[in-house]
Order: sequence, then C-alpha cells, then structure tokens
Amino acid sequence: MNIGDASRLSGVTAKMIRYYEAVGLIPVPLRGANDYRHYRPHDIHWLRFIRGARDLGFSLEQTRQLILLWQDHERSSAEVKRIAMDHIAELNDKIRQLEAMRETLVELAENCQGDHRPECPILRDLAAEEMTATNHRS
Amino acid sequence: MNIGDASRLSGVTAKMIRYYEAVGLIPVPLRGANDYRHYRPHDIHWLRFIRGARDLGFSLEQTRQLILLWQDHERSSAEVKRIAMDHIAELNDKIRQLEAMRETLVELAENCQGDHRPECPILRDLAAEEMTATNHRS
DNA sequence: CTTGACCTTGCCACTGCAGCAAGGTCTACC
DNA sequence: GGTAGACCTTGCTGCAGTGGCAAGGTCAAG
Repeated sequence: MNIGDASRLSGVTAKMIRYYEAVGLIPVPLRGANDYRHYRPHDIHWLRFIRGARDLGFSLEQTRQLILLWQDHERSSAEVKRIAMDHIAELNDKIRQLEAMRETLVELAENCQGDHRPECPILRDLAAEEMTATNHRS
Repeated sequence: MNIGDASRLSGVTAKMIRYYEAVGLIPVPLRGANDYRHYRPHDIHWLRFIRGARDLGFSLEQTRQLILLWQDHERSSAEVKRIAMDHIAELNDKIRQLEAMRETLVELAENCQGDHRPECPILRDLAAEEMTATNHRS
C-alpha cells in the first residue's frame, strides 16, 4: 500500500501523513525498492486514530499523548480522562469567548439600519473610547 | 508620542503596532530626527478601533474593510452590517463545531471510569473504524 | 516511446502574533 | 564625562496545521 492508498483509506491527505511522520506522530514506515513509503492495515488504523482525535479538536500534542496511552496497555483510564476533561475545558473557554463576541455583535447589528445611510452603531462602538466586554486577549 | 506611549494608550503592543503598519492597516507614521515613530491622538483612536474589531473576532482582512468604511463618510451602513452578519455566521459555525466536539467528548468521558484500569471508551471510540459525526474538516 | 498518474523531497505562504538579537538613543544620576 | 537602564530600531525565528508549487523519479497502460 502506497501513501495514496493510505490517504484514501484513512481520510488523511498524503501531505499530512508525511507531516505526521516528520513530527513523530506516526512510526517511520518501511520503504520499497523505489523509495516509496509502504503502509499496512495497522498503519491505517493508526492514521484513523489520529484523524479521530483531530476531529474532536485535540491538538497534535494532545493527540501524541493519546497515542502513547492507546499503545500502552498498562495505562489507566484516569489519564485518558484527564486529557479529555482538559480539552473539554478548553472547548468551553473558546465557546464562551465566541459567544460573547457574537452577543455583542448581534446587539450592534440589530441596531444598525443596514440601509444607504452612513450612520452605524457598529462603527460608532468600535470608534468609542471605552473597551468592549469581550476581552479575549486576557 | 512614541510607540511605547501609543501602545499603553491603545492597548496594542508596540510589536503589533509595527506589524499593523507593515501590513498597511494603519498609515505610516511620521518619524522624528532619531527615527522614532511619532504618534498623535488621531493615531491612538485608529489603533483603538483596530483593537475593538480584533476583540470582536474580526480577521485582519475584515478589520481592514471596516477601517475603509469607517474612514469613508459616504459609506452605507448596509455594507458594514453585511460584514458584521458574515462574521456572526462564521462565529455561529465555529461555535457549532466546537459544541459538537464537546458533546461527543462529554459523552465519551461520562462513560469513562477514570480509574486505574486501562479500559476507556474514549480510546475505544478513536480506534473504531467509523468516523465521528463532528467532521470539522468539511 | 510517450502519456499521465503516482511517488519523492523541499521550500514558501498563510494568520497573528511572541521572542530574541544586536544595535542606536534618550534620560537621569553621580 | 560616564554609565545605567529604559526605550527605540530592524530583522529573523518559531508556533499550528495545513495548502500549494517545483523539479524530479517511477510505474503501468496504450
């Protein structure tokens, strides 16, 4: 199985497969006489695992930890859960930030006529001295 | 007023002020004999506007558009509102994606004992053949 | 023998910054 | 006059996670 087949079967682009290899997220694959990377079903499984973790929004670093635990049959589920709970907290933070932005923006947009005239509370608010409540820089 | 003062007054780091200048988001400031950038109250206003837009999650490109409209006294509020509505839609998309991840993850975590034993539905799910429902790659 | 579909490596671009280096300058104090 | 330290200058590197492009090697079919 070459990289193209592995890509199709795993749903990870060839580019990303090479990248994951370069950053040590997947084991270095065997090479054929033509120097092509050679993958086996086991590797597809590995790639799908990564894809699943990425789809859940885990960073590459978190994914790396999850792989280590996945491979370690002596692991404790508590460790896995901790990573997951940390990530849930991150997701909650981000969601709250985005929601705060949305709320502010929706309010401003509701008061904007959206017609041919220049008057607009959105620009007025941005040009105001005080800061907004969002503060996602903190 | 030097860049440090402008930074303190606007809440934008000196680094970022130079960056915004480099990418053409703010006008090139005058320079003193010592080659230091020189800012006036008007520039502080400009920087605060940018900060406000960024705090609401607008991209630099969107911010650039907003600045153009802000400066244009012939603008129509409809144009401003369109940018804002587009951004609200982007925020909603992102929020939905993050929420979907969170829901999946919460479910998995709830079924994980989180003890010393290795059995864990999180890893089991990631290792499963099928894909998750999140699909934030689409 | 050519076409074209695949593979290889490597480097650049993007967003939105942060950090670090190596220098110039200004202010204040001794 | 000298020196300390706070400021300014430019420019380079890095980060995540890709996408894109270039310039080449390879393989199978026609």
